[in-house]
Amino acid sequence: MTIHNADVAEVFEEIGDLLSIQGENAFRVRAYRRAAQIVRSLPHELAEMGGPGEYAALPGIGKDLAAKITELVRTGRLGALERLRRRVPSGVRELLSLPGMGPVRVHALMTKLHVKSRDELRSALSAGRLERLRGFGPALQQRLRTALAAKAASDIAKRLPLSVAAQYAEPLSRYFASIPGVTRAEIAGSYRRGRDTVGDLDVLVCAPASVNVFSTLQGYPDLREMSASGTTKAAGVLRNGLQFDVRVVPKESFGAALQYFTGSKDHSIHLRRRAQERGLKLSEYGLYRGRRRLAGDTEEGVYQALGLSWIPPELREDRGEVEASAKRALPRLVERSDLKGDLHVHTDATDGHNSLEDMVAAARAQKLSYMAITDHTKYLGIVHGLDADRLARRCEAIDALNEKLRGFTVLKGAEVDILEDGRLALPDAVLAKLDVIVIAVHSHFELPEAKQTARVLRALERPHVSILAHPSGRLLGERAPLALDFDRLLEAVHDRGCFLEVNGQPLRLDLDDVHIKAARDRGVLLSLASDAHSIDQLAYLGGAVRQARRGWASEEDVLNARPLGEVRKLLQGAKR
DNA sequence: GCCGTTTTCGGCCCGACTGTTTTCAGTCG
Repeated sequence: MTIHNADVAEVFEEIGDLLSIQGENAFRVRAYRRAAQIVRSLPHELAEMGGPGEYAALPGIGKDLAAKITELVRTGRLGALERLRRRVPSGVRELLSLPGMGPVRVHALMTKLHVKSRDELRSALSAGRLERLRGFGPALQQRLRTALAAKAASDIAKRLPLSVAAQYAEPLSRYFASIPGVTRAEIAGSYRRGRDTVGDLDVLVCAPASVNVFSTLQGYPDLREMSASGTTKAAGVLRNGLQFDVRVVPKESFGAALQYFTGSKDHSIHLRRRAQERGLKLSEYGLYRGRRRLAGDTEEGVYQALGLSWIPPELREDRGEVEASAKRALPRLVERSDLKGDLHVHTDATDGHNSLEDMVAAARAQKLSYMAITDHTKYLGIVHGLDADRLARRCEAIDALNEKLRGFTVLKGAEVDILEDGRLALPDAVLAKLDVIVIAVHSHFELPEAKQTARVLRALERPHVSILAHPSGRLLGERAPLALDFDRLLEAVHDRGCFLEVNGQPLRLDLDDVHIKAARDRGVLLSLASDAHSIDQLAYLGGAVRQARRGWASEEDVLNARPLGEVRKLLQGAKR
């Protein structure tokens, strides 16, 4: 059995939970949870690294955790976890996820009432057995009843794709901004960091203490319920199930609060530790030496006072950005305005909604100077896919259009399916006539890793192939990523002189941030693509840019940030 | 359990809110 990083991370999460329930030192618990985070953001499989020495070189992994990783990778099991599981029954862990339930109360339930699962908690509640338990008052009992009922109805809050969350986030932010006395309202949190999915909304409101920001919140149309409300802090749930937290801060604290509320948690902790090392204290109210405030009205000021350059929100995951910022070694992240073209676009020749001419006009309006038309080729799944003849006629049409265009060039391309065995859906002779061959998996998503990897590697071996589109094949919330050996894939793409796509479709956002960074570190250029199927969808380039920024990509890392002449040369290099 | 310009022990981010308790522990972000 191959142990993946996600498996190791899950083991560390579980150990953290079980230790906390046993009343273990909170910092030991945090070390395990932190390790889970670290392992999850590794671009390479632990199983393929050099062993304990290399593990322990990772920041946050010491001798003990390195040994545990080694045991897991070698045997697929971990003795320490099995011993813990014997002491804490399996159902107890899920009690931790109930509201108001932390390690102390879960421990009390387990030892004093022998409650070991959600079901047993439900019975204990109705039997009134919690009445005599210290720390479980009537209000908490009611919260637990509500939560247990919701869980039963499987109404569990999930992370939403960023694009879906945006539909609720933007109106909410406008609502707060419109309140008299409020000078500014921002959605912070993972939304501001541009994560591909959002678990809740963190809203930061700037207003003087005299303004009662929450007086009309009850009447907000998207509101389902309020769960907490103080003078500076409120929380609730929107109609779509999305949780939100609001904090109100005065002007002089806005920068510090924006930093704190944007997170990530690990990034903020890193900053606060850095402050502490300098004899300072950082909180959402500002950066202080004793009682004297050194910074706080702007984020820039806070970072600067800590000896750092401002760090773009997309990088704030504690993956080395603080260290890089201290050394003034952060990349200048790619921006939408750096893009000069789009190398993955569809038209109504297949499943797109607009004509070639309309797509060109829209691309020009988006300040692009070139675009590759990459309609689908014929295969089982797409009825209207192009065969060799139709593709040839399409090329003639593009040639004719290019004759007329000034200051814009259409590249001839195709999105070619990778068949189950790794062959491509069109013969090499047909592909040879095109400028851009985008290849992609659109079927047989469930192949085991060895087969899936071999399949894609075989496709990359074909001559004329340029770009691997939406490499993981994932659809947020709908389809898991393909089982692929990404290290081998990256090696092949690099050796072959090909490129990896960052697809900006809202449910794809594929590659993900971790793999973008790995590609960048390996020197593989990225194609930031809209995969537009209509003129409106050219805006998805923005999503690709945001995703690329999360992977530390700068203009130099992006194929389509280069002028057409250079792109042509690079594409030619991928042919052979 | 990790870590080191306060180094091999003794720290480990910081504050708001809730509920239960009568001054604060626990949870949460």
